[in-house]
Amino acid sequence: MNRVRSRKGAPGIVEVAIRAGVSPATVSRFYNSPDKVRAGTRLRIEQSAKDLGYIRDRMAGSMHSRFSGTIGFIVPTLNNAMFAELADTFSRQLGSHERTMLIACNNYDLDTEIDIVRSLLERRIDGIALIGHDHTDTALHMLSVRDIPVLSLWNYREDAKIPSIGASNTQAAELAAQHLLDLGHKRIAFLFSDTVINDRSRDRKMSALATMKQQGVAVCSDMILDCPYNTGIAKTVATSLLQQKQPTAILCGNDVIAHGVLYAALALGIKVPEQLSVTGIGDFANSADMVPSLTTVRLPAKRIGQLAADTIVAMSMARNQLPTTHSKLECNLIVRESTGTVNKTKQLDKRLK
Amino acid sequence: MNRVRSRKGAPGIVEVAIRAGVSPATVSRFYNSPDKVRAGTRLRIEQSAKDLGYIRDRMAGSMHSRFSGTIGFIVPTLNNAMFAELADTFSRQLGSHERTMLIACNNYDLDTEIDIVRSLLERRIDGIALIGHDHTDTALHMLSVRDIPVLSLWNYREDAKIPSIGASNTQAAELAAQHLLDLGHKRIAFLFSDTVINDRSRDRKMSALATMKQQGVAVCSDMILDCPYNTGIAKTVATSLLQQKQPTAILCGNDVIAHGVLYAALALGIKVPEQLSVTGIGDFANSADMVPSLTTVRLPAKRIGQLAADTIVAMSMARNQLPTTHSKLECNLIVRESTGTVNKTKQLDKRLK
DNA sequence: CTGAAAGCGCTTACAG
DNA sequence: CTGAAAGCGCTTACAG
Repeated sequence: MNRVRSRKGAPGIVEVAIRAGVSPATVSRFYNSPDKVRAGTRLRIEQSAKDLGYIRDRMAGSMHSRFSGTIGFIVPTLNNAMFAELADTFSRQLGSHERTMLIACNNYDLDTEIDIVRSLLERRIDGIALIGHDHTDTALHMLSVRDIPVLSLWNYREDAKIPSIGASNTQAAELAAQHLLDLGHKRIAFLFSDTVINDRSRDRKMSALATMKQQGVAVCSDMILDCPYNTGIAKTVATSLLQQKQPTAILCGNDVIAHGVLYAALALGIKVPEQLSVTGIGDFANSADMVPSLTTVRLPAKRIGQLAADTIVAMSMARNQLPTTHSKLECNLIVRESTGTVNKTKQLDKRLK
Repeated sequence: MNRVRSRKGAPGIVEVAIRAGVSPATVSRFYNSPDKVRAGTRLRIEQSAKDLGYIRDRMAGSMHSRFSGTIGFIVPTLNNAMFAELADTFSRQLGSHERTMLIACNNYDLDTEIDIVRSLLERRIDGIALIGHDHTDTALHMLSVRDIPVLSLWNYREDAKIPSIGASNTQAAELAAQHLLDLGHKRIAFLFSDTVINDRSRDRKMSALATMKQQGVAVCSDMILDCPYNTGIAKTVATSLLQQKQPTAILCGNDVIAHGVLYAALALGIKVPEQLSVTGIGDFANSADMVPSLTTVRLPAKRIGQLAADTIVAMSMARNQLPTTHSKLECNLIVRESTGTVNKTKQLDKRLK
């Protein structure tokens, strides 16, 4: 026989059964519902499996059992400390439930996401986690037809259409904005990343500007700038901004942008917080240790990742019998050295002479 | 029938075949060897699949075909910009080969790694990529028995036992060390992360110290410190070091540590590079934009990730008929503002008075 | 180029 | 508590 063998040399459930002197069905029960197997039989099967170095074939098993033990996760990119941390925690916590994570990056592109969803469905995932709320009907429909549980992570919204776990990005930006207002700032500049493809960024920007309006602080449109999540580009954008305008504070869409702003200020010799206050959102790894350290809003990545893993596993087992999850985790303002009262910024104009 | 159905509502290959007026075997051929199907038949099948929203079940398919289309990847953690970037690129490139990445973190623990390998094998991976060269025989044996191709990423070594793609961490540290020596530094301190569980760190440390010895520069043992890959801890360690000793340069095991050292110097009022030179390894996202910018050794994460994806896919298809891969990708010294000649450091002692 | 049939490695009612 | 048998959704020689 020239037939291609898939598990060349590796023993299957039949070999384990023969060696243990039981039927394959009993070996299967040993793994899937051990309480239905007598203790003595269990021991023999365990030893037999160990002797042979048996490893289950979950793919074969999943053809009957409906569960593959695999959970999908789609992130925009892993090249983002927050998503990397989230994926790390999510994956670990899934491991504690005997699940494995199948991950893919959509690169902030919803057409790519459709292809990825298809590819994940081809691999029989038991559930899927997505970032944020911007998804195509096509992708969502493919999942709902197959009854695959979907969980939206990261951004909490009251009006979410799918179950979600996250912090409110609206609240996060409001905390940052209110902090700057409390310090007396009125000439505030805003740096946000693309709000078209990113609902987190959109919520943050809307919220920051709404807070300004609410408190009667006018915002000039040329103080609102676009900036990708890239420290180098943020530094360039901020350098140009600081040379042309005289903001007393800059509210940044996330910490990566804020880092760039701090470096720009440092390079220009603008003192933070005496001449300029800077806030971020996210509380990335470096932010606490920079000099000056960054005032920011902490987003609970670890807690989201853990809770998400627990939740998606529960959803996959209960299917539709679970109440819909909408968990809002708290975010906190972390006041550090990069913000101060506006009084300290009197010297600002001097540097321009 | 109360039987649990796995793909409730979703059409299978049989439905597609019926609608297209062909046999299931022909639909299967359409996907797996389209050239064996007549063009007209292809069109009808394609339309039928589209109409029904058919999605293949690769798990069922893999029972025969030996291929699951899934590649495993085990990293120590994703909470590391280099591994996150590597995973991101690897995953994307696998996507272009119609493969999906199954990723898990071993948290720098080799026992955990064994469990992960088992879990990945249960899911029928076509190949697996690991970080570095420190792996248990148990894990490697489970893979070799099943003939699963293994590829070691990140750290190139001549004496590698398994196929590998990476940069030489020995060379990386040598470049950094030689650069400091060329600038005239002799009082050099070293900060490296745990070398027991991390062959990259081990190679870097050995190499840096060997370079010193080669050039006849003595290194006092209290100038060699342990430090995890954590900017905050690095800052603390460096602060204490700088207050007690007077190194003219600090060679750091990676950029994360170097960032902490730069912040420590900044907080202490020590001028870089005038009073202190600092080097990193890795060229992380922030390093080019910091003030002062960091001199470091760039490791080609993107190229490793891409080449790794191409290679593991080729290996999985060719099995043992491929020559063993040992690709050494170049790393480059990037000289920036954080290093300078030792002459500039004359003022060093002043600050201690 | 296409179809009928066997079978991949498991799991699950069913019957004991 | 255990076994024999059917079957999960596909793929693959084999035969036409």
